[in-house]
Amino acid sequence: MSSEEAVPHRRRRNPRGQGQVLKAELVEAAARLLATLERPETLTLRQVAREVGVAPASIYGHFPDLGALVQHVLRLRYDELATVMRTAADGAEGPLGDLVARCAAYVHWGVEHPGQYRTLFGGGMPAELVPTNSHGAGEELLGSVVASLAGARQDQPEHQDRDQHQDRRGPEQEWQAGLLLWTALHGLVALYNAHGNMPWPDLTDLIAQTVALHTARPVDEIVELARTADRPT
Amino acid sequence: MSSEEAVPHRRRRNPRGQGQVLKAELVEAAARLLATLERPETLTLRQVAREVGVAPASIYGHFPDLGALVQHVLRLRYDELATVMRTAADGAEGPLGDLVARCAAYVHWGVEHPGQYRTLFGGGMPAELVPTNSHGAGEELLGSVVASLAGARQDQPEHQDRDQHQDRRGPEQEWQAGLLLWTALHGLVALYNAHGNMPWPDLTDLIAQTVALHTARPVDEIVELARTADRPT
DNA sequence: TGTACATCAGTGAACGCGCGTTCACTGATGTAC
DNA sequence: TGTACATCAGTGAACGCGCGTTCACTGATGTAC
Repeated sequence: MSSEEAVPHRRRRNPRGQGQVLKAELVEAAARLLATLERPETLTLRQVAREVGVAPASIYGHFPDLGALVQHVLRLRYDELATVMRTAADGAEGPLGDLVARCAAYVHWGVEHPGQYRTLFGGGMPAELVPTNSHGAGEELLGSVVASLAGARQDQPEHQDRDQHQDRRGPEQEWQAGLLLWTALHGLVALYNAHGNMPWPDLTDLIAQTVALHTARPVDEIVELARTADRPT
Repeated sequence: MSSEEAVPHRRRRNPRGQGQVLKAELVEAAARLLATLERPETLTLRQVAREVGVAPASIYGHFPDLGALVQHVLRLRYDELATVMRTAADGAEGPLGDLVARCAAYVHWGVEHPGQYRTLFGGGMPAELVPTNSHGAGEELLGSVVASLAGARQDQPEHQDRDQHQDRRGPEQEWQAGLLLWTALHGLVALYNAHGNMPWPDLTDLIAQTVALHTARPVDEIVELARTADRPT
């Protein structure tokens, strides 16, 4: 018990054709560490090696450097987030339900994975090596929010009235509206994660409020949609 | 020219009673570095010492560690932000003008001082030693936004209509509304700073849009207020 | 007026640490003949 | 069937670096007698 404490994992070398097994383990370990660490941007190549139970040099066989490994992990996490949002929207009713479900899924994922969220969208990773990826990622995601918001807006009852006003919406306005909604959601997640010690109102309420503001709908309607989105039956 | 390149600053020891001179220089240098560095959270004690042109050990005479120095700087920067917002509000007309001016000042300060903004509100500083400060700071600032938003809402023309609805606003609703506005502004600054390479719409428009959404006012009115707030005459 | 002493404001060298990266290597497993 | 060889999957030691922190020190300036 005293001499074995220094040997955390006791890994056994993989058999011949199984080189990619370690690669998978590295990705898994890096993901776990990014999720766990209080400050994920301080992740270290040697930390990953230790977590897997392997020599630091062994990583170079699979990734040119830590940045490449992190980039790989972030791509996976981003795809996961996109899938979560899509799945949530699939189970929703109507364009407004689609929007609420997407937004709720986004925020909940963000607060449940603070480390990964920060790494993806916090802009804090090594020397902006990563953001090339996460930026493209963000645009994809932004596109889905823009589309969903535009759909929900078009569907709203007072739409006929609006037509007579001057605010006919072109794609540029739609894009800007979606961008604004995304920034609001991002701010919510970021501050919630950064100041978790503060007393926070119910998160689902805040999401509903936000969507209500951005769709000019009554809050109550949205709250109801958000609650059903939270517990899908 | 060849031997002097290694000696950056050529500092001269302060005279007897002037010990606090170095302290001021340290604060100034740390502020400059936090503003300048691409990733301010990687600021180092030795970097500050180099910037001032002093031995690393000399810092310990004035601050117990880097955390204390950074905390000091952040307190100053936060006070600066609060002052900027207050001053902007002083020059504005009416409760709505007050709100627009505050929000615009907040966002503009944030995008003009990305490093310091991140350090203050990004939640990325050394081991959460700082946030005790920046959290209290955030609450103060939040309070001013809550108050200003509540004032602007009370002032709005349709207020009488609203009175008859169920959404009479208690202080808790006001606090939540202010919090939501703050998260929106924070998200705007954070994403703008993180993805400056993206094509962004005009920032003043975005601010105006945001305030318009949160006050249920027509955008045009707010845009006008925001433009006059931008160039105070 | 002279001198011993105290204090102030920092210095400079050293320490141990964790880091990224390199390099020659090892030892098991498959393949050719 | 036996054996030489190639390849695969990773090891282990070493490197130079920048870091935070410590410690005894230095040298100018003020103060007491």
